[in-house]
Amino acid sequence: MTNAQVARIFAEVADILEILGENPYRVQAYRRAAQIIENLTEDIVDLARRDELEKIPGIGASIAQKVKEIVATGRLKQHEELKAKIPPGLLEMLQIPGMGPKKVLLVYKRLGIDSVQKLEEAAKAGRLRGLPGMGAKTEQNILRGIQLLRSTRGRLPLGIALPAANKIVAELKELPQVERITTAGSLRRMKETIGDIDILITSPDPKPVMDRFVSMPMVKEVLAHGTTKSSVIIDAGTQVDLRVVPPESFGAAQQYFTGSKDHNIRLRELAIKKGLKINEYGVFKADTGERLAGEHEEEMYAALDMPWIPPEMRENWGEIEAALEGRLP
DNA sequence: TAGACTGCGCATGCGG
DNA sequence: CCGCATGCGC
DNA sequence: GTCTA
Repeated sequence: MTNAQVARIFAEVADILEILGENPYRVQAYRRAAQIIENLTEDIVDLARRDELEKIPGIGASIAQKVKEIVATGRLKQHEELKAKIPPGLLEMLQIPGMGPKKVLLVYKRLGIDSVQKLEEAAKAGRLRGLPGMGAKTEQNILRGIQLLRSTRGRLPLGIALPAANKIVAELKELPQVERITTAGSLRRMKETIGDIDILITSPDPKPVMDRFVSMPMVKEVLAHGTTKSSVIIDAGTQVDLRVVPPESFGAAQQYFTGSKDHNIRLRELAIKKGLKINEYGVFKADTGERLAGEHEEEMYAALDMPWIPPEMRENWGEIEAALEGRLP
């Protein structure tokens, strides 16, 4: 039994519970556990044998018990029982961008649709419109989502993503309406593979920038086109998000969207302990709301009494403690 | 052992 | 036509 | 479901 196999079981449990309308935080707990187990460097079977599962943050008594069951028997009773409650095709449908648990359950209950195949046929035949909350537009979006699911590959190697991102940044830089511009996310952290490309800008007049962004030649699909946020899929099959942020929050947004998520959570906790509040808009005093930082990323860390941490190190592997003690390499 | 767990922008449909 | 609620995604 | 106060 590998970590990936165990992770997959919990991920499926999360998906099924979500379709069944369970408490979202419970769903999130399973999903997070799956993620944690998948990214574990140690063998989950060893950890189970040594009874050290609960030492892992995010794994509590309940999940630890279930991991033991999986390791011992090769399966999870709860998982089998849940699987019996819904057709397997519903989980596939959940993978379609734009199809969430509510829509999946809606089309299943009302039309008996239990596979991506059937969903596609129904959408093409115009049988989805008329369902509450669904019109012709939603139908088209679902068809587009199915195409997207079929064409979209997994995470993109940095070697492919970086040149693509650089090209987009270079193109946007040409526009006079673009003031500051940066990448964020796993790309900026230089991870080996990246899930999507995040770009942040400040601009006094975002509309032309957004218009140019969604009409770049490499753009395959436009998922959203607003004045502060737009999302597209480029030919490499990767999603690119462009966000316009206020100049005084640029550093905060850069910090926030660069992540990692775990790094940000640790920073937030630290901020709270210092009587501060940190979010994508800046660092603020918790009591008065006075703004302490936000325009530049370096100030964000300075406001927490620590040196700027290079993006590559922001993984919550001890870099925050190191920074606080001034022993950052 | 009770309460928190981010909260906001976009797209869409609904209802006034 | 416009404001509001909902679903979705992050 | 997990964590914290």
